[in-house]
Amino acid sequence: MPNAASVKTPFDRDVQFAAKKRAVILSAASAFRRRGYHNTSMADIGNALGLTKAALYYYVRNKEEILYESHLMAYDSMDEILAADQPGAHTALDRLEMIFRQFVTLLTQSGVSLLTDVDSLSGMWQSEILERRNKIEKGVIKLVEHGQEDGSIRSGDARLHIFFFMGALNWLNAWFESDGRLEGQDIADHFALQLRHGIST
Amino acid sequence: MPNAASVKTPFDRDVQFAAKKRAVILSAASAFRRRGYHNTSMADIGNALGLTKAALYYYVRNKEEILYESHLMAYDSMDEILAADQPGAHTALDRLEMIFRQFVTLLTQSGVSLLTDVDSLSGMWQSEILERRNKIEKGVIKLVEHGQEDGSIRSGDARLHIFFFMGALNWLNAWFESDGRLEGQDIADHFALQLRHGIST
DNA sequence: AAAAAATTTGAACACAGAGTCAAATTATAT
DNA sequence: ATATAATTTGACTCTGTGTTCAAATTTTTT
Repeated sequence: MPNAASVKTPFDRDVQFAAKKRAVILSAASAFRRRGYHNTSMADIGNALGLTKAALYYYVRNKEEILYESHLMAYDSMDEILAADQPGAHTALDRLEMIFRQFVTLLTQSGVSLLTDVDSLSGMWQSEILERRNKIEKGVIKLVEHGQEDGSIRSGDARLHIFFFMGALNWLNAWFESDGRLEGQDIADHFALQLRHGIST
Repeated sequence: MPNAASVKTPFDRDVQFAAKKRAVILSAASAFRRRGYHNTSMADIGNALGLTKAALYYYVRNKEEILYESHLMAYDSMDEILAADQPGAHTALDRLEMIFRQFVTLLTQSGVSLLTDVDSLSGMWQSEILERRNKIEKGVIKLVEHGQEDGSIRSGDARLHIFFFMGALNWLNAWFESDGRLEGQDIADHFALQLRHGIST
């Protein structure tokens, strides 16, 4: 049995550290989304949190790690959404709609950002991120193919079906919140409608 | 009447200069599209044309001007496409489909690239580019509204209708030509189908 | 062939911004 | 209170890359 003394504080510490690190990543990701990775300096990222750029290096190895973790955060969330999907009573189209609704909600309501600047990652990091993105695309494509089998989704190149909606998803970053008139929910609704009309039989 | 002597050579010169400058912009734009603005150095741009980075400054004031002109080139082409559209026998939906077909062709066949890195432009240049983009969006949105009046396009927020397809257009940059299996024409067809199904009545 | 104009270059400069680190500050434990 | 550990900082270095420019090279003109 673990003795209480060794658990109480050090564990707290780690949690606090992780929470602060997460705050750094999220704040930075938001700046990256708005201004771009290279137009955001470490000083900018620090200032947004009331810190010096030097302080950031207590939480993070380098700037690239921040970009890497930003990507990870988004793909982790998307993985969760995909993992929650179950082949139950619904058609594949219904499931797909639900998934994309959640994607839109994720990107408009939570602070999570879907970034495009993957070329600024080097070597192993870039390939890992590309793999993650690929994995998600593959999952969604598979669902489209199921839909074409169960008759809920019209035929056609499944990749093209999906790339189209992925585009819309990424494009969210460029204009959402620059147009205050629209709420995340409205966009999710529109997205769902477009999906249904666009690829249902 | 213009005397022949003052016209023959100097004019030729200007044309050649303009052609070379255009080649610089186009080549750079292609690199920007693939690797991103900040991941492309002046040396890269020069080398792609068999030049030194210093030589570029004979054609261009600075790197930012290249980005600026890259944007302009795309928006000029899109303006032309929009200007060629005439309210004739076709429904607004038909005309919209035609326009987006041409947009896709422009971005996949000609060397023209639609770039996203507008935050790297400063001051007047950035606002001019944003205006140009806005103007194009406005034109397309107007056409959507016509379509809603002539009954060819279903009701709903016209801006949302369009932003959706603009997203797909921009997303082309991210994956087209990384997937050699698809031709520009296939994509245009798919795009058109998606548009019809997505927003027609 | 010589002169003039156009084009390209190598070498240097300028500077923003990433990264480092010993020391200062703040929080926690004894 | 004191000691220890955690966090933050100021000041510094270092590197990549955009930019400049006088000189070299190439092209065009006479």
